[in-house]
Amino acid sequence: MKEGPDITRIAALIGDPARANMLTALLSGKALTASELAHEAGITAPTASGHLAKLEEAGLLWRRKQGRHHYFALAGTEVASALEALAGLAASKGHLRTRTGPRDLALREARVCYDHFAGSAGVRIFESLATSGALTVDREAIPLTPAGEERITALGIDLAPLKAKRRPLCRACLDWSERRTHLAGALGAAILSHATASGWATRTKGSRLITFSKKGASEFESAFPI
Amino acid sequence: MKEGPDITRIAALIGDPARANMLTALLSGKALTASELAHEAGITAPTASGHLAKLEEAGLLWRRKQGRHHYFALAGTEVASALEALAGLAASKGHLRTRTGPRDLALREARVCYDHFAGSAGVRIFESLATSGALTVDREAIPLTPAGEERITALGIDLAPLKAKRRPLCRACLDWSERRTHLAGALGAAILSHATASGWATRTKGSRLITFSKKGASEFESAFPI
DNA sequence: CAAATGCTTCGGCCTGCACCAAACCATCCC
DNA sequence: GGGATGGTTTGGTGCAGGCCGAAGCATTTG
Repeated sequence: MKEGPDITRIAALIGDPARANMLTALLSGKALTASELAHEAGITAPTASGHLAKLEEAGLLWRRKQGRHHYFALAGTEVASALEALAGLAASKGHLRTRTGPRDLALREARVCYDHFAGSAGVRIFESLATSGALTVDREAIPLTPAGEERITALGIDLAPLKAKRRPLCRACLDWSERRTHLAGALGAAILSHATASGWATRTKGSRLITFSKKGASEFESAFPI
Repeated sequence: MKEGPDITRIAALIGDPARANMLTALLSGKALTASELAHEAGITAPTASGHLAKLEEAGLLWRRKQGRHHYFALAGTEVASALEALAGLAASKGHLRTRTGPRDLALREARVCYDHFAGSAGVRIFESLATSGALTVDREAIPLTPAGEERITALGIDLAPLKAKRRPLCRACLDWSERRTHLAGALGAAILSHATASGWATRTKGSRLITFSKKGASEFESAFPI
């Protein structure tokens, strides 16, 4: 009757509206405090506290006490990708009442999916690399070609430390607002940090939103032409 | 508050023990009848009927009426991989009381993960191909090398139609009983059907179990040496 | 020290939902 | 046709779990 891993436990945990809202908020990759999460989920602090304790105990969340604040974040990329998988499924089986993406138009354009670019900016990066032959697109398996390596290096991103990581260099991630593929994996994360480090764009504190500066936008566009 | 796809709905659906058991049973890829699923979940027929209706309405299940039987199957590979993602997460965050794999020893050895080999047989295939250089293992991205193509063709599997599919040829799938990688994707499925077609092994009706014949086992082992 | 802030624990209310038994359709077989 | 088998619908019961207010700790600030 109950063979295998306890998929029920985890799914039930995610299956509560309040908890799902918190987890979705944490998909931004930022660590949020308990009260921020309570506000995000539209519940009172005591209720939130209970939920967070359960999520932590199940190993989905990671908690750091700092002064009188408790910061929470997703426990790992594994958790994030399981959530994205569910979101993708929900979007594809999408019910009538399901909104197709973020209500905020700015969020549709450039935002963060865990730790890499999503939204139309994320899709643009992927398309640009794919059409120019920098990636061999084979659905899920998308190794970087030599030409691609050269191009990334030219942007000023050092590939060596990325390759050394256990994390896959390139991973395809399906976006639910655009319903198209964008670039995840170590390289996706590196491009995002490159964009913020070089002043192309800034991340809005406490949100998944990314805003491009005027100059940054044009540099971004020339770096990833379509 | 509720932006994005309705992840809650789907997760809550999976988060019920009875429904989770049914879905897990269907991960075998076989279509099962309503009463078989009721038995599998340990509930009465009326209760099962209600659950199945919900799952179908949410687009997770696919129903085919045939005579007086109603056959159910997972609605697509998307659903299957979301389930496997959850199972993987559950296994890694594995709780004390979670059994690490199927109670049935035979099931640990050779069984089906949606439509390809899993268990130790599945792991063996993957290891054999990987160590001989037939696959370039790069975590998730695992393209087949020319040497690998040759070797698969020698087994009597025609690669051309597989490459034509939209489905990725090779995909790495993490197994929860072995906690190791095995081969999914179109090639994984092709190897499984090759094994049954050539009489190496037979699938037990209504189960995820695969039994090798004596002769089949030795042929399998020589085809995939370690 | 007292006051304020952030979070957790406790106790009690209440809704939602899984569950079954009995009755009701549909299909096949004799 | 009647009887058997497989599924679904309906009605009613009961429990799990989400929710909040009030009270209790911990930490920082004045």
